[in-house]
Amino acid sequence: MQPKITLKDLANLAGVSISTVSKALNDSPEIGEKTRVKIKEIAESYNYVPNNIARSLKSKSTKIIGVIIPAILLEFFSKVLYGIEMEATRLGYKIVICLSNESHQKEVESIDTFINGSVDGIILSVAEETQKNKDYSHFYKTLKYNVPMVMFDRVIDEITCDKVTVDDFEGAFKATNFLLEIGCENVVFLNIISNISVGQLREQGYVSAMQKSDKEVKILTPQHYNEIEKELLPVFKNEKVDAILAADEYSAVLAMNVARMNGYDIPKDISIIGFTNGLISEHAIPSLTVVSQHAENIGKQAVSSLVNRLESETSTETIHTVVKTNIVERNSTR
Amino acid sequence: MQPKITLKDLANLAGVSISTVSKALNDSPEIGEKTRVKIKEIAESYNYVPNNIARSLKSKSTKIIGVIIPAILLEFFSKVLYGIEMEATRLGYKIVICLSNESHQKEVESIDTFINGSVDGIILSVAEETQKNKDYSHFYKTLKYNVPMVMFDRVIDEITCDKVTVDDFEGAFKATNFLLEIGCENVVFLNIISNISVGQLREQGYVSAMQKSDKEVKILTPQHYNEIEKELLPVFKNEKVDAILAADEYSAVLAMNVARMNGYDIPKDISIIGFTNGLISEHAIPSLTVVSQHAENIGKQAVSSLVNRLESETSTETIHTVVKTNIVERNSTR
DNA sequence: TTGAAAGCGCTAACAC
DNA sequence: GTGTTAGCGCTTTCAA
Repeated sequence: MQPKITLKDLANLAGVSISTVSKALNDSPEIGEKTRVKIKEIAESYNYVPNNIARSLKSKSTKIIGVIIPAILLEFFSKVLYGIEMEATRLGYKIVICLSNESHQKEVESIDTFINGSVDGIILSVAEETQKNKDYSHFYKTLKYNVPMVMFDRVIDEITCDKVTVDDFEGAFKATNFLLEIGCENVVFLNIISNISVGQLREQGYVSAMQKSDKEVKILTPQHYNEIEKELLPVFKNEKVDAILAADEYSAVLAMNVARMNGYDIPKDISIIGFTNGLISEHAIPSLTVVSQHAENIGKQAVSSLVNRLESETSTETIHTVVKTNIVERNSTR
Repeated sequence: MQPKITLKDLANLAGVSISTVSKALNDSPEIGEKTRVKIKEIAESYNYVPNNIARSLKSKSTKIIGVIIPAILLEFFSKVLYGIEMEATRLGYKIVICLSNESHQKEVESIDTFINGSVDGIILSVAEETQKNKDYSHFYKTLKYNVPMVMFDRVIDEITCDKVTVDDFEGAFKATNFLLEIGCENVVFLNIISNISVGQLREQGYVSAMQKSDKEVKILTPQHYNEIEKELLPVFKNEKVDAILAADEYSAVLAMNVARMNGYDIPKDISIIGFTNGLISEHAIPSLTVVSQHAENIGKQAVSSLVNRLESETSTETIHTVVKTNIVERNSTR
């Protein structure tokens, strides 16, 4: 692999000094018209490209944002990523992505590879394992190193940094009210993600709405998708239930299936709402009414918070941006 | 943002020279036991992290792979990305991602930001617009700059670089044969992606299988999803058709809907196969039989080809890896 | 065993 | 208008 051409090479070729070349290429007014043109021609003909690494070393800024997401196969995260990439590009930044795959260890390693100068700042959503074991030392390290960090969706209260979340509490609250208002009496909350912050907030929103209307709370917390049927069966058999609010979209679709297999007609006998407005919801039959979190917006907000901090001189208070949800009404609710 | 601690700072603190610190931290045998321990302690207590940019400048290698994908919201690409990230991590590389969003311009810009030393090599799938306008100058530039590049899925024959593709021809050939073998007589090929290489290869595979069995070829090439119904209607009304092979999964699901609305029972009256084994296929009703491309494998292969080239001294012939497809049988075929 | 010095490619203050 | 020089943080050869 032949070495790339450098400023020095160009200087030799043009018979001038390195700094003259540098200035000429950067359109410095110090340099004379003909010299500049000549140098630019030479650079062009030799396919000169400035070395970005050297520039970063000099400028102490990389114009790169490090992103750590727990799982790219979850559509929600790829949508957020889309928003992040769009906004980063708009603001002149590139993104580097690491996947934690919900593992604490991988999250720690990703942080380590980011805080050595390779990125100007970090955007991340906390891995499930980290939310369970509550070992936040890598985040404290990031703060200590003064690397700006923005957490989105799955955030940690005790870490002081900018945050972008969905109003999960309010989303669940609104969805529960929606169900009550269309006449449902017995709303069950199916929480497949009771382990993570997001799931807990949704649960609280549900509980709050139910209690406000003096309804009885009924929560199921299966630990895995394959436990959903087992948990739901006794409810369908022995209790009256006319609505299910599920903490994600996939469990909502599974709940629809179980309901149907037990003779329920959707939405006549039972109404179902899920969280996350993804492909599955759209293409399920019947199509699923969901609480949309506006994943792209979350990504954009996160970038915008981070870049704000990067480019403002003074270090201001941390900001917690809350993105509002809304209900996308489809055919799984009356 | 307080400046990070450097080797120089540590040298001052320890009262030794910079190079001693460097060697001590890198466990050089040149350095004495006690000095090394002392220096490491100081480094530890001051939270020293070596600056990766400076290292890259010195070593001329970043251990970063640049990835350009046309669209992250297409599940296929996020699966490939998953494979890329896994394999890259395993081999000690990070990935930087740019999205071309199918735009030629953005693809060119992404290439530009990569070939300035920020990455060791590039993995990409060509944007639709580039495949249409056939302007490949940015790829030639990459070759000229000796930046190793691997193209996957959507590749360009005339560019000499490593490639990883799915055997699209064979996939369509096998799927068509599958339909013929279960007794279908009139198989229609619905090609929503006739603009891109992948779509053309699938079409050829279909044609080849049909001709081999002396069946009449019937191809539809809608330019957008919203034209599918219009294109299919006359076929359903006026011709006999008992099978549809669609070039992606979404058009297959739409075709199922149109078929059903026209009184066809699936799979009794008509069998349908799509390409891409994604969420939609799995959750469609009936679930969709598909040709799976093993997206993750494609990603892994691409990384492995690239790293091979990066780490081997000699520059060998370019390699075109072909990942085999297989048919995932579900309920949309008899 | 430790240190001095050069250099990776670039920028910019300062001199000429 | 052009060149000299120092320096970003690190590694590494060579000298002490």
